[in-house]
Amino acid sequence: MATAAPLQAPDDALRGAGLRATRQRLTVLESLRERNDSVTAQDLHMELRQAGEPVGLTTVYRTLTSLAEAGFLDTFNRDGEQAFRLCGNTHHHHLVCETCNKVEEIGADEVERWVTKIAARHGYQVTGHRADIFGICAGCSG
Amino acid sequence: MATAAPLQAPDDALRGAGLRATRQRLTVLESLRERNDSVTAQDLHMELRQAGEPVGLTTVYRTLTSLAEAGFLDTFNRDGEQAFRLCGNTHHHHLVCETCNKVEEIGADEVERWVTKIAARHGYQVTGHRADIFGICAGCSG
DNA sequence: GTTGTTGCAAAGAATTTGCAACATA
DNA sequence: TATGTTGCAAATTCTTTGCAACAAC
Repeated sequence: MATAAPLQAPDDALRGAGLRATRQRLTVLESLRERNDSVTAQDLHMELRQAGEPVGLTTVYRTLTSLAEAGFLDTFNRDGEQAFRLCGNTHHHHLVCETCNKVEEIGADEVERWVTKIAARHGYQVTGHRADIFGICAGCSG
Repeated sequence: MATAAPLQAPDDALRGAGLRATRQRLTVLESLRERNDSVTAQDLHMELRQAGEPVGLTTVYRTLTSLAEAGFLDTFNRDGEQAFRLCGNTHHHHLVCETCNKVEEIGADEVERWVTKIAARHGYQVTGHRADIFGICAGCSG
């Protein structure tokens, strides 16, 4: 995984990913910063168009993919679609609301310990892990 | 989630899912039973064709989807494709080899406890969770 | 100015659907 | 026999690629 340092300047992530700071990429990045839910390329493209800041679908895909590869975005899978979300720190897990798609990051030392233990027991060399909780957040459950 | 009881007879899963026991479905099910890795609809379709037990791609999709909805299959996401794997018990987690795609099921009481605790702390009503470990198995790391 | 980026149009790939022929219970 | 199932062909949807115009450094 890449060195995804906390983001301060608006284009830190772009620098980190070795990408030029274009209007389109900054737009995508700003939109990601303003939300606390995950979003698909298709939805983001539509939103930006409606917001009068159009960015080509191709470019949205390319930007999201690049940022995700550089470790600045987390990716989820919603049905057949890939959803992305900006993440500040390198390692965490998620608490996802299935109604509003809000995503909260949660620390999980307990999970880390569990992962290490299980992998060792089965003779696996760990390359990664994933631990997400799905539910209905307080706001959505009324 | 459906009542995915342990499977004994070859067509228990089909019964459980309310599906008729057709040659195609039995073929798909048998193939799933014989493997310990996860498989995509496309790959499974190709394999069956090459094995001289052809099943239409559409049918493979429909069968896998039905079985997964009934809780007899777990689904993963490999790149843009959905991969499936037969699972015998209702609740477990996975240890996945990224080289050979082998999947081992692992119990995880520790994870269950962690899930409950975190969700409660954030005011979430839990609908599900996922905890998978990815790595290289002993055989593949050689 | 050089090199990376954009976005349209087109291609590619996974998955779903309509429907007539067919198999199961 | 009644109803569920199959699978082809076609349609949908998500994603990627070719390429010429363009923008960042």
